[in-house]
Amino acid sequence: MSCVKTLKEKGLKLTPQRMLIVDIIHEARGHLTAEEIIRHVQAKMPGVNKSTIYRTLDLLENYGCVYKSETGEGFIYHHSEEGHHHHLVCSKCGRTIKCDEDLFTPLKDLLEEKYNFNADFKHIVMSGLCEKCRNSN
Amino acid sequence: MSCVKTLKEKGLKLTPQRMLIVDIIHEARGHLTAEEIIRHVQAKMPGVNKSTIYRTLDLLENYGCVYKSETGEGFIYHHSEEGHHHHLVCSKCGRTIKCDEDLFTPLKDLLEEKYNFNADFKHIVMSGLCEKCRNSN
DNA sequence: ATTGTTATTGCACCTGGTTGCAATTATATC
DNA sequence: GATATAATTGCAACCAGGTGCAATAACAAT
Repeated sequence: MSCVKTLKEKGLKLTPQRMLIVDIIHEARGHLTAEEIIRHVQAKMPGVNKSTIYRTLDLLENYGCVYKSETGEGFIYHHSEEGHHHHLVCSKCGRTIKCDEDLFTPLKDLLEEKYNFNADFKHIVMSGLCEKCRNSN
Repeated sequence: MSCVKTLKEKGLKLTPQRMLIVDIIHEARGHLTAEEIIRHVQAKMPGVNKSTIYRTLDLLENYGCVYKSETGEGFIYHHSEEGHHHHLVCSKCGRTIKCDEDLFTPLKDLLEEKYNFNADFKHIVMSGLCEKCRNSN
């Protein structure tokens, strides 16, 4: 549970709300939507305000404990121990596919080379059609 | 002004609000944020409701008259006559760089091949650091 | 255990974007 | 030009996410 250690080292307070949020993200393998996190938190600790939750998530992201990605309709979060990877999200059925990070490096290099642009390729979410959905039309 | 023709063909009504919005997008070379469009519309026609504007933009997008992309903080729109291309947006200075569509085709092919995923590579907005900003830290 | 300091919480309110619905208006037909 | 009808508007309310601020609570020092 390195998150707690990180928070402590930075002189941040280990409040019950914060610990609970860290726990939830830690226990979930894979990613959680903001909505899911809010639901889980409030199930265990009814009074917690959503702004507390959003602030905690931002904080954890800033200290590298979680990764935050946007899907086009909201945000998803996953524990940094899951490692860097991207997601392919089917716009029809909503299915998500984990996708290897390396696939994006040639493009990253190309953008460097052609535009001198240092593209931020952490946690990309690509939408499109998955195998099943493209065959069923 | 093919937009108007398209709307007419589909049996849609050419209301003054709609015409104004079409005009504004047509006259702007390059892209406009939702905010800019709302400001321009309401400058020329004060009463127009934002929901009318958003609905018209969605409509125009559905009929292929404009492209809508999300930047991570809101949406941008551009006339389809500008053609397909992507944008590189500097997360520091906000500068946007037009970027050729072809750069993404190898990645698209790779996602097809490895994951059977038909990625939707219309109008991508990539964030990162532009040349100037990466040199000035 | 009490106190002081400072981070954190909850609250109330704001933002951009979206939606259901009743009132309005563009167009087709006469 | 008047009328019918279906699309469109404006409204009011809603949603996710974010923010300023006063009240609260975690931790450190005594």
